[in-house]
Amino acid sequence: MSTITSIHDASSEGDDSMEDGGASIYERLRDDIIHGRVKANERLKVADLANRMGTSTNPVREALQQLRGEGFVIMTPNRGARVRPIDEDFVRDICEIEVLIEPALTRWFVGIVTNEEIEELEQIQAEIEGLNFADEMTHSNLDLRFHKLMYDRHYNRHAVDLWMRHRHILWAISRRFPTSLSRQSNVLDEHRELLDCIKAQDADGAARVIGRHVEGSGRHIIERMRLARHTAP
Amino acid sequence: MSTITSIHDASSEGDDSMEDGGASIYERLRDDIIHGRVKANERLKVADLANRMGTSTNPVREALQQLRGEGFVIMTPNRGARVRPIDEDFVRDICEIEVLIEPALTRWFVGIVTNEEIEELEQIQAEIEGLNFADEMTHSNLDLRFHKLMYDRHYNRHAVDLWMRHRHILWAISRRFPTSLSRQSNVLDEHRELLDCIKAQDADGAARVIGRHVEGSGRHIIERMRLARHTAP
DNA sequence: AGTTTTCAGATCGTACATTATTTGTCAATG
DNA sequence: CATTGACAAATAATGTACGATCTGAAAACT
Repeated sequence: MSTITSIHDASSEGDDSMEDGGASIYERLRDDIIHGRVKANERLKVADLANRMGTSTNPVREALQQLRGEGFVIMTPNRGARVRPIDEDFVRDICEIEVLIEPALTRWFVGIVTNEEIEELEQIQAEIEGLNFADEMTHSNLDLRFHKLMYDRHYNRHAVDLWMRHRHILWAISRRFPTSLSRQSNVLDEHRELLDCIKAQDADGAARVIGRHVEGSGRHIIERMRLARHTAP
Repeated sequence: MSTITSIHDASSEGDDSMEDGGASIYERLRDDIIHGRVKANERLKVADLANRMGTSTNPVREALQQLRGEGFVIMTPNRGARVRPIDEDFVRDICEIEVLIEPALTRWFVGIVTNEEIEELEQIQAEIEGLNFADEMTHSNLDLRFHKLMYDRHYNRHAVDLWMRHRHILWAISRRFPTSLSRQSNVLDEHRELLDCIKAQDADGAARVIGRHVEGSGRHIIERMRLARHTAP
């Protein structure tokens, strides 16, 4: 019946109900879309999803509406919901926005940074270098902590929220692929360079570095996506 | 019962049901929030809203979820929805984002603009000058057409969508207040300056002008909001 | 072959049940 | 006598079930 290859199948559990895994319906749906487990433009039928999630239709409908508000699904009246394609263009688009926003956030951070924060940043950076990409998962967490520390105290909550949303999406996508060695060394270099600029109170320099950082990260993800698409269409 | 002063009251109509006015529940709610007809942080009870809208609770719930996705309401589990305050800070936040995004969009537009488009822009500008702020409504529409023409062909749909959303919010807010004379002349000047830069193929200049344009617009709205807040708290 | 009809499938709206939170009362205690 | 704590009732959010309405496409008909 369903065109979706059974993901989150309720039948995977021991007996019947229980164990929603703690993840909300919204999150499961969102992850399926971001991770590309549902095909682009695929139709999302509430009854189907309700079965798969082990609930009734109402929670699914509300989750879909929320996802529509965030732009992950496209809904047309009386015609249901379709998943917005998360393709290279999409990544390029949000990266381009980040290239504009993150330098601004960084610039402000340089102006208000304290010694304690610099120390903490250096400590995180040391952990990252010590780990040396041995575990993608913990590396991502450390990287997130690094940037989050810089942006968290910013007054523009709207911009920071936007950054967080974009960041989550990009992170989810990049989880599909391994990070190339050259990109790894670039990341380390850029972080070090950024720290130097912050310590030297060079706001423009820090903004430039972050700009390059984001652009490089985006370019890397897009290349990997293109590669994956051409090897396994 | 409700703390919301009856807006969209169903009893305002001739007899009983009919006439939802064409506006969806989502739009009505969204407008009430943006226009400040519901107080900041006000609690939104689904049963209340359902009564007011003349429908049952389910459509209201879905509208709220969509609004949450867009960031207009804040929902906490088992505790319902509250309206996000649309205050001066909020306006400042989205304006700051626009100050970053719009110059980038404009810069690209200068690179691909055709003679026909320049002509159309000049025609719109002529209409704007001819109208000279006699009617706020049609002025807003013309201004929207002016900027929309510049951004509509841009490849980064995500950025343009973001701009449109922000633009609608700002437009709805500024509708509450009259435009000051000094701001009016600034708007005309900036548009003229922008056209000159575009015709001269001066991308950097155009970006600078748009930056000033957005910043000035934001500053104007914020000042008006502050004023209104202090005169009628 | 092209148009109309019919019908299954899916969305949308309403009503109801369940569960969690808030509120209000009253007794026990310092 | 005031304050606090526990318990009960009300209030509101969350979830389930079902009927109404719309869409899309196959089947019947001219």
